Amino acid sequence: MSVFDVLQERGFIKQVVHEEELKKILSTEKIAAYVGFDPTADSFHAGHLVSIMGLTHLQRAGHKAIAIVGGGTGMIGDPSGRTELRQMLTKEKIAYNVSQLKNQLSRYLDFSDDRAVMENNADWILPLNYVDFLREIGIHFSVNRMLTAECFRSRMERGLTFIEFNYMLLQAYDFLMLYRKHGCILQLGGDDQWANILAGADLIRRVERKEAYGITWPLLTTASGKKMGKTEAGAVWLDSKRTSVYDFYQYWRNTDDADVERFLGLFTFLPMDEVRRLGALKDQEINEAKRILAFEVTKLAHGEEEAEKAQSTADALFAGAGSEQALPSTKIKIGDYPKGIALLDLLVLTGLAPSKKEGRRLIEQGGIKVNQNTVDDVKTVISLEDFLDRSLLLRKGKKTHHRIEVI
RNA sequence: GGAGGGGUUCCCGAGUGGCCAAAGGGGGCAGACUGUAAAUCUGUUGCGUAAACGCUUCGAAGGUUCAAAUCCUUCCCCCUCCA
Repeated sequence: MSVFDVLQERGFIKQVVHEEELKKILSTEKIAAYVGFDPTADSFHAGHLVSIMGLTHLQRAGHKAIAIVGGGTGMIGDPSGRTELRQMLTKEKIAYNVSQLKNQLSRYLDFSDDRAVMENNADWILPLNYVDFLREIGIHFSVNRMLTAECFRSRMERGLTFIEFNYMLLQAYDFLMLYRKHGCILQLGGDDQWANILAGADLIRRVERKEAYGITWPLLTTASGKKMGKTEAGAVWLDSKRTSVYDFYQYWRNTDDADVERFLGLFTFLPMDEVRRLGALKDQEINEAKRILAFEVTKLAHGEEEAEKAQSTADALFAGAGSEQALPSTKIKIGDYPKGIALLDLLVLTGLAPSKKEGRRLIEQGGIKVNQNTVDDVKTVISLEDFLDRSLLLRKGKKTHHRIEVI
């Protein structure tokens, strides 16, 4: 079974350039393939996982994986799928982000012996000379043709700046450079990248007279229509400093029933029979599948030990068995509060409520529990006696827990 | 460069002198129901206070007025048509 079939079976494939040919190549040759990432933040989030997992499958099949961070294109901003001009980042910020992203990727990809490489397109894009670029690359692009691409057509109404219009050329140029540097002949990306991928493959064909390929994966939304990896609290980050491992685990644990099987295929390496078996579970039983999904995804992102802690914590809070060590917590110096601390202040301090007003609302609506007891008095003051063994469990709603520890 | 239209609370969008912290919808949060799901229903959704009340907010800065999101001036930005 070639990696193409694996990707297809697991739900990674939306569109393919020269499908039959590519299938054959992937099963008979070892090639180099790349995926691009934007360095707009210093951490990946759950929405990037499809790309990361896709690339990892390719590497596991023996192909060379190239992750390219758009340190150069990041200074422009891809117009695809956007309605507004992206904010441009400074060079320094991008350089920092790139280094952080590489760290995270190394959890998935094996960078030893050049089995995977990380490239930064700033290396070849920043030194570009405008006139040379126009003469070498620009000459191969037809504006008429570009304008027929969906990514530009959709922008015609709202407006498209010249700098964004150039993004496609630069991404095509990336593909060409990676072909020259690593013999890379396959680019993968989200379906919004389809036009850019085609442009790159065309460019390689014209300039190098070599056939190049592309695969796009479906753009994921959850069954309830939300963007993958986004919650109201913001993105679900892979960086545990931004999203705690416990919260990360919980994000996956709360997957919509309808998404479980799809996510198991995309975001874990479990065998597909197991994925199908778990996905077929009904009603309460599907919770077991979600538990496995959450554990597996967390294990990949944060390691087995952290995943176990998160799982154990969740089990403790929701099923009453396990230990709560991974629970997000805040330490307070009780000496700073000789008269106790108002519950409202505590809610704000821990971030459970953005303001006292909101905290008051939560209490009034019965959404706050202290050590499992619903608090109905807005004026509640927490003092040392409320702490059991120097620790206190604060709960907002059904799913948000926070531990307060006295030091 | 010319003509016209517009910038409102997280988003969309109503509001043209006081009754506007600002309709309605979406989204969010909480409650009920449940399976830590979905759907549904209820409440709530600028900040501060126990609260009558106060404070900050309607692109920015000034001004008129007892009173401005609403009127005037200047500036910034966006869109459409023309060049």
